Parts: sequence; C-alpha cells; structure tokens
Amino acid sequence: MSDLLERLRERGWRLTAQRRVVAEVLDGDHVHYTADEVHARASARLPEIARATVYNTLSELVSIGEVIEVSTDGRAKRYDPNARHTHQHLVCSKCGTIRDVHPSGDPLAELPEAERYGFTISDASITYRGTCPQCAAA
Amino acid sequence: MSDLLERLRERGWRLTAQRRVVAEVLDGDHVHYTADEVHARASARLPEIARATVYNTLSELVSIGEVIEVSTDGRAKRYDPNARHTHQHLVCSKCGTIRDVHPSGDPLAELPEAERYGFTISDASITYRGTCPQCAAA
DNA sequence: TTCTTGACTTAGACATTGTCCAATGTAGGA
DNA sequence: TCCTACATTGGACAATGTCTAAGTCAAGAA
Repeated sequence: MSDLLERLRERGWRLTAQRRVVAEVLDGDHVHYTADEVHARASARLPEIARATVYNTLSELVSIGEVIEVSTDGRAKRYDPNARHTHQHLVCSKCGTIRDVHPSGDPLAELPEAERYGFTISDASITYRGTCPQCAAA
Repeated sequence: MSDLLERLRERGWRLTAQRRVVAEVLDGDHVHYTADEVHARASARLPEIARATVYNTLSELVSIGEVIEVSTDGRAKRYDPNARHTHQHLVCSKCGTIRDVHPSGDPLAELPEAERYGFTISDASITYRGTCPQCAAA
C-alpha cells in the first residue's frame, strides 16, 4: 500500500497521519469495510481521528479511482481497494459478506445498441446474491 | 395494476385505502421512485397516509416479489414494480435516472464454479452506469 | 532552520433515510 | 351489526452521511 501513498504524493496530496492510517486500513485484497468500520480500525491506531476525515479521505480515494464504492443493500456503502483489477461482487444475502469474483463474459458488450437509449455507458457492475457456506450451514 | 390488487387479495391481504394508493402510484413501466417519492405521490391522493405505512407496504410488496428494490448509489432505495420480467438497470451518473434494459447474456451462467466459493447463488443483477442524453447535452 | 500559507482536520450540529412502538382505527368474516 | 385480528398512525429513535467554522500542520520558501 506504500505505492498508494506514493501515487497520492505524486498527485500533490499532503500526506497526513490520518490519510496514511486510512490507506493502511484499506490495505489488502478482499477488504470491503464500511466507512464506520474504516473509522473504527483507524481509531485503533490514531484515536483522535475524526469521522469526517475518514469520509473525506474515502471520497477522495474514490474520486481518483483508487477505491471503488460498493452499495449492495441500501445500508452503508462499502469501500473496495482492489480497484486496479476489474472484478464483480458476490454478496451473501444473510450476513452481507462480500467476495470479489471474475465472471467470464463482458457485460458491456452484451447490451445491444437498441437498449442504450442514447446513454454514453462507461461501466457495468454485476452483483451476485446468494447464501454463503457459513450461513447455509447455520 | 388492478391485477396486482387481485393477487394481493388472493394472498389474504386486507385491501385498505392506503395499500390501494401505494399500488396505484407504482403503476406503470419505467417507474423507479424512492420511498419518499412514493409517499409524496400517495399523499396527494390520501393526505393522511403515514410514512411508516408506505415503508411497510413497500417492504411487503418486495418480500412477495411484486416489486424489486434497487439501490444504485447508497442513497435512498428505489422501487421497481416491473418485477415479473427480469431486466437490468441503466443509471445516469449525473441525474440518477434509471431505465430498464435487457442485455443478451446470462450473467449467472458466466460465473465459473471456481469463482463461487461454495455460495448458493440465487440471483445476478447488472447495473450499467453512464450519462444520459439530457445530461450529456447540458 | 524557521516562517508562511493554504490545505487538512476536528467536533458537533444537521440532514436524510429508514425502523420501531404503543395507541387507535378498520376490513372482512361470523 | 359486531368482533377482532390486522393495519395505520405519529412520533421517537437509529444509522449513515454532510457541512461548517475554527484550529492545526505539511511542505515549500527564504
């Protein structure tokens, strides 16, 4: 994740302790925390970090494309740092767990011209829903 | 939409004025209101209808599969009454307009077994994002 | 190194969306 | 018509996110 900090610096960002901590929390694959979870984990390392700062930093990371915002259920948005490799999401309807998955087709190519209504389409995201093994066993 | 009322009656639902009004508001294709918009439109016909009643009725319609809940942006969920025909959604990133669309492939079939992580998958939804003609012109 | 400055952070008020509950009302069967 | 279980109401509450004014600080300049 230090390369993320590097990229941020190249964009002229001021590297504050708060931003560093948020970036560290988001480190790793298959991480899909809510803003609140990011705040909780960041607080563990930097107790005085403000909620607003976490929201600000997450929004900035999303706007420059380093992190993807995932809203699967109308509850809290989740933040997915694995933005450099296109992938889709598999969500457990019961516990809300999210996995990154890689389907075979290209959904963008599968939308006929007649179904585009003049839109300029930039992106397609697929959400698979089901029950995870843990919840199925319970 | 009177057939919806008929189906509800068959399920043993009590047909109250409030439920009737909510069903009427949801009548038609390409309708994707938020709960608040449903409430506003229902209030126009039945001024004393409570917010909680609208939420209750919408939840019930979703749980019996007459209406689909769509959360495209982490803001308010939208309610899509066109549930009997499977379809996907095309969302304008600027104004939030939603259109129903029908891509060619079957996303469920495109998720390899190795990418299912033991989940029992029940459903796949695709959200296309882009800019609608109106917003592109502005 | 120290200074300066504009960007960053903070705390808390506020906004939006959704849920819950006790009291009241009523649809539909007896 | 009367009963009663189910539905509705209104308002409190909860969860998530946004905004603002005042204070703080990273990083370049001198």
